[in-house]
Amino acid sequence: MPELPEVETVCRGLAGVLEGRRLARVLVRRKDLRIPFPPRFAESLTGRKVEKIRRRAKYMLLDLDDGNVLIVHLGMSGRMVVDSSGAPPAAHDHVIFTTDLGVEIRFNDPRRFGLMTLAPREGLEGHKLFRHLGPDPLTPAFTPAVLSAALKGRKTSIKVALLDQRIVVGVGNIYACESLYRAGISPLRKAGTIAGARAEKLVPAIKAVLSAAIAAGGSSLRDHVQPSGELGYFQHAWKVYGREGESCACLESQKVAKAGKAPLGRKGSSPKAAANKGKGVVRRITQAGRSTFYCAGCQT
DNA sequence: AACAAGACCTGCATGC
DNA sequence: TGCATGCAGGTCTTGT
Repeated sequence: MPELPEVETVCRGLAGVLEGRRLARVLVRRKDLRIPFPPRFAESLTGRKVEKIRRRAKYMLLDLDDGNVLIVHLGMSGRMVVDSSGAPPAAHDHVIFTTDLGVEIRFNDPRRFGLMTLAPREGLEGHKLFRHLGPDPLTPAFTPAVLSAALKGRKTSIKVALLDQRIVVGVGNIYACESLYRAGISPLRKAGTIAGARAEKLVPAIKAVLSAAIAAGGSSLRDHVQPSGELGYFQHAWKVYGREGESCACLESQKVAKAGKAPLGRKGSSPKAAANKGKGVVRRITQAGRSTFYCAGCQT
């Protein structure tokens, strides 16, 4: 489920039920998530008050009243489900928190790529999970100059580079595709060529796509992303992701432009037209083992 | 150093 | 119906 907008949405949803609350009970039902739990994890958390919920990259950070931070990553399939009904645990409910008001927050993660651990708030930026991370795209620290400096000399594709959390955090497979589409940049382009005008387009495109997704409550695929159970609806705003074979908006505008000029009728298709065949249709390719969706007509 | 490929794990849709 | 295959929102490790 989670790229930056989904994690942000989950943080905001959980703030209402967790901030200022004490954890009355913590139950670990399955210990083998991506990394081992620290020793006495449940005991350390029990009785602690959650002061604040923050996000760093795709991690959720719960500041506790003992100076520690509960770090949560949702992996590919993780969810935080709020339940006040006392229903029995579902399959893949690996950790269940119960607040002092009796509300349950269940960490559910079928694939178990997620993780949960504890670390001191002091010096958190130097933690193994965080020290290599690049700038958060929604902060002023993420500028075209910063991005092009990070990409300088890199021969990998811009799509693959955007997924590299050392370059910029929070952008996953969906929003990398959507950002490149919005910026009119081909996912195949070498990362090192993103500078100047291209960086000036890409950085605002990333910020705009992520902000719009947050405003929509994230994208819901198979799961609902909000702890309230509400669905995010940004998936309806995707322009290329998951749209292989569909025509891009640029196709219509091309036709309109052509109709306006309408040169003397020329039969058959010119070599140029043949080369352009299918260019206004969304393609799917594989890069670094992941699907990339783009329009070869308007992304160069 | 930078990069590609493989690994981790489960569920679901598809096609035979 | 059953079975095999491929695919899915992310990172981490290994080997070149």
